[in-house]
Amino acid sequence: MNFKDLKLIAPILRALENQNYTEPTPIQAQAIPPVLAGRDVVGCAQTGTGKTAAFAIPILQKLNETSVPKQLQHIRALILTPTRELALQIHESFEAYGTYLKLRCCVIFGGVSQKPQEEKLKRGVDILVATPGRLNDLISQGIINLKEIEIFVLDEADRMLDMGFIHDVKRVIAQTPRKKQNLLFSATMPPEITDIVQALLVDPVKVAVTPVSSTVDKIEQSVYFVDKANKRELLKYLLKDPSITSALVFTRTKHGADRVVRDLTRANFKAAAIHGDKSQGARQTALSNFKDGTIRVLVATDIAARGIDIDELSHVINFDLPNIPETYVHRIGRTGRAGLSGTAISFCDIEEKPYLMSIIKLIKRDIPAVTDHPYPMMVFEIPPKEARPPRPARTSKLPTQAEKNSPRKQDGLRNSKQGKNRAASTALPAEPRAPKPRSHKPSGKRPAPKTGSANSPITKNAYFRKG
DNA sequence: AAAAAAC
Repeated sequence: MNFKDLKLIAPILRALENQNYTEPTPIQAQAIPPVLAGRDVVGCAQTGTGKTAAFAIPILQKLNETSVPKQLQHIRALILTPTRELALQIHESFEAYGTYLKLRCCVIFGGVSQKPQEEKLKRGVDILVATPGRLNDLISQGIINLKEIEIFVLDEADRMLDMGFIHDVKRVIAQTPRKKQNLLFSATMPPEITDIVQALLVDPVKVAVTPVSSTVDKIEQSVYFVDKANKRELLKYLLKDPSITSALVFTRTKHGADRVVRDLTRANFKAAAIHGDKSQGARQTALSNFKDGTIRVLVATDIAARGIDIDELSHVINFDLPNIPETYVHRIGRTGRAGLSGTAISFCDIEEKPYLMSIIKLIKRDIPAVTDHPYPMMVFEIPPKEARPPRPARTSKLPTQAEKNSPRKQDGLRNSKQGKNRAASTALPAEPRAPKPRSHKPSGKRPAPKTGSANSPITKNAYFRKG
């Protein structure tokens, strides 16, 4: 199968050749003909499957077939997508495949000045790529009119369901004509999406899914059990390996991402963060520096979990595990693209074990654990339920017995003199960073204060603290 | 609970 077999016009084929694209991906082969034929299409596919080209190429070709007189100029195609970076990326694709066509493409999103976007729109635009917020803003200012669009694309529809989004999306759809060609792409098909498909699309062609598992199969995955407090050390330890040419590190929170970047920078690793609290300029700089290799590590929240295309990304590192198992699949799908190999490493602390379990269940395969690393997780020996002493009642502010015994209360495991003395007296004559197989008896949470036995006060109190 | 998205 070749793009030539898809009845594409010469200028598009030439543009594809420039990009060194000759063979359509499965989703392109399946979606391009029905889109060209004017059918509604629902595609269940993740990014990385070539989804953007699957709609961008036929949209360009269709719009190119008919021309609109200057006086009747209007927006003809709208692509709605959940993040600004994704909007930029889709816009780039349209520009690339449409190099030899006269169609004009424009991208709009928030966080940057409205003026240039406004001016570009006034000069006339055929294809508009947008995030929902700025689009609604410009519609209500009367700068954008969607009444005559011919093709509407809802990208990453399941993500659009997230809090607040679906409302914005419905407002946009309400501004579009009823009679138009609709394309909807979604990585998953929950009932809410099926409802939207029913309401919006007419007799849609369903494009078969590339099963999530087959994408996952190409990525070498592993998990490191590690205590929360040692995650940053473990990350720096792993990054010493030069075979990690580029790493996308995911954290659970925006602050967490900043903390990791600070720590890496102090240790002379070239790193930057990307998340929703960063200015748009900083976001774009971070991403382009990462893409061109100026920085080796990009630390991100789930803003980058989906869609972001980074060529030759060697490693995805889940510094924190996502609590929604599907997010794991999206995250690791940033690597192992375009036929290249990919590696996904996940850190799992004691609180994240349930998340790991649901991920394993979702991907229907085990994730091997790496045990010979310098920061193995402290193994808790949880006594059987009936053997557990009752939890101390907390009726007064006075410290309970458990708290009095708790090493954490006394030294915070960090910086008090008491803590250091204790460490000095009870620490094993340790090689604290030496690899320790997990099958051994419980080892210390940190290299310093550790005890030998599972029944030691530290272990017990650690258990009590967990409740 | 956190994340993204408009000023």
